[in-house]
Amino acid sequence: MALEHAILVSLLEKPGSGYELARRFERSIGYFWTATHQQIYRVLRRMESEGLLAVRELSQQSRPDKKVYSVVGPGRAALSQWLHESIQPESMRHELAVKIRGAAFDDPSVLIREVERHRQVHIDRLAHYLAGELRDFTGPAAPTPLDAGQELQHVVLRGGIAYERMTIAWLDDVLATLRRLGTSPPHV
Amino acid sequence: MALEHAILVSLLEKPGSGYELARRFERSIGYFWTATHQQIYRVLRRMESEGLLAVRELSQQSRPDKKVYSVVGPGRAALSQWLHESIQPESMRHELAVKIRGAAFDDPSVLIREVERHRQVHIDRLAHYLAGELRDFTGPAAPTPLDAGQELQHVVLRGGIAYERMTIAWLDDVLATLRRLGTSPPHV
DNA sequence: GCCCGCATGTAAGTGGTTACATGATTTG
DNA sequence: CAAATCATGTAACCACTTACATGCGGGC
Repeated sequence: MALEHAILVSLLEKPGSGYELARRFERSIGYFWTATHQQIYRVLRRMESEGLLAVRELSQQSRPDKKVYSVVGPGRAALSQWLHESIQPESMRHELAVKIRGAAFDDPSVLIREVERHRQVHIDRLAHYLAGELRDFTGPAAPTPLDAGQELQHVVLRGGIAYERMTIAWLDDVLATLRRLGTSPPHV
Repeated sequence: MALEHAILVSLLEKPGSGYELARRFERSIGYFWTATHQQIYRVLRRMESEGLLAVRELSQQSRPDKKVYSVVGPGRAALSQWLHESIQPESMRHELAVKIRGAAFDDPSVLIREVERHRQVHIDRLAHYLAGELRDFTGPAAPTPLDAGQELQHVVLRGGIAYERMTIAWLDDVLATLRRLGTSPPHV
C-alpha cells in the first residue's frame, strides 16, 4: 500500500488533481515510485471515501473540470502512523540481471545492444537528475538555506544520482564481460 | 512474466522441484528476483501444461515425493526468444525514499532507527555477497578459468555488490541529513 | 484536418501476497 | 515433546497493467 502513502506525501507537498498526480509520478516522486493514471484515480476515490482526502471540484474555462484533492487530518495521521511502522528492506527486481544469467544458454552477444540501450537510458536519467539538483538545490537560483523538506528531497535525489552512476559503471562492466565472451567459442 | 523466465534460467542451470526452486529464490537467483512457493508451484504447473517443462515424479524414502522439473525444447526456445526481445529499463520502487520525503511532514528523527535497521540489512547482504564471490569466483577453491555461465553469474553478483555498497553509502548520507535536521526546530 | 494536452473514467486480465492446510521425518 | 525441514497445494485477496472510451480546445 505504498502508493497510498506516496500520494499522501505528494498531496501534502502540494494539492492537486488525479491528472496532476499522474504527471508528478512521471517525474519527481515518480523517480522512486511509479503509478499510472488509472491506478491513481482508483486509489484517490478510495482514499476520499475513507476520509483521508478532501475533494474540491474546480470548473475551468477552456479546459475540462478537475477535482483537486488535498490531505485532511486523518490522512496526515495515517502518514504519520506509517512513518512510525517499520518496513522490510525490499529485495531487488532486476529483470536485466535475469537476462544476463540467461545469456549463458544462448549467444551472449545478443545482449550487447540491449545493454547498450539500457546504459543510455541511465545516462539520460543521470543528466536529468543532475540538472534538477542544480536547479533546485545547488545552483545560484536555489533557496539558501534549504528548509527541512528541501533537504529531504535533496538527499533522496542524491540517492537517485548515486544509483544511476552505480548502474552505468556496472553496465560498463557487463558490456566488457559480454564482449570478452563473444571472442571465445560458444558453449552449453 | 519475468518469473517464468527466471524459472527457465534456474532450471537450465540445474533441474529441480518447486520446493528447491523456492530455496533458490531465497538466495542466488533470488538476489534479483523474488517469488514465494505458492507462486512458483502455480507457474510451474502452467509452464508444464504449456509444454515448456517436463516433470518427473520422484519417490523418496523418508521424505515426501517430489516433482523434478526440467526445461524441454519449447522452454529453451521461449527463453531464447525473450533474450532477443527488448525490455524497458525498470523504474525504481523505493519505499524508503517515499518515507524520507514524508518525514518532512512529521518529526524526521523518527526515521533514524528505521534507516539504521535498513543499513544493517544491506551490510549483511554485502558480506553475504562478498563471501559468495570469494567461494565461487575469486577464491583459491574457484575453478580457473571460469566458463561463460560462471563469468555471467559473476558479473551479476558484482552488480549486487556495487548496489549494496552504493546503498550503504547513501544511507549514511541519509542518516547524516536526518541527524542534522534533528538539531534544528520542527517545521510545517 | 490531425494530433497533442487536459481531464476522467471502465473493464478485463495478470502478477503477487497472505493465510490456511496437510503430513512425514529429523533435530534439539 | 516441540520445532524445524521437506514437500505440495487451495483460496481469497490485493496491486498493478493494458486496452478501451469520451470529449473539449489549441497549435501546426
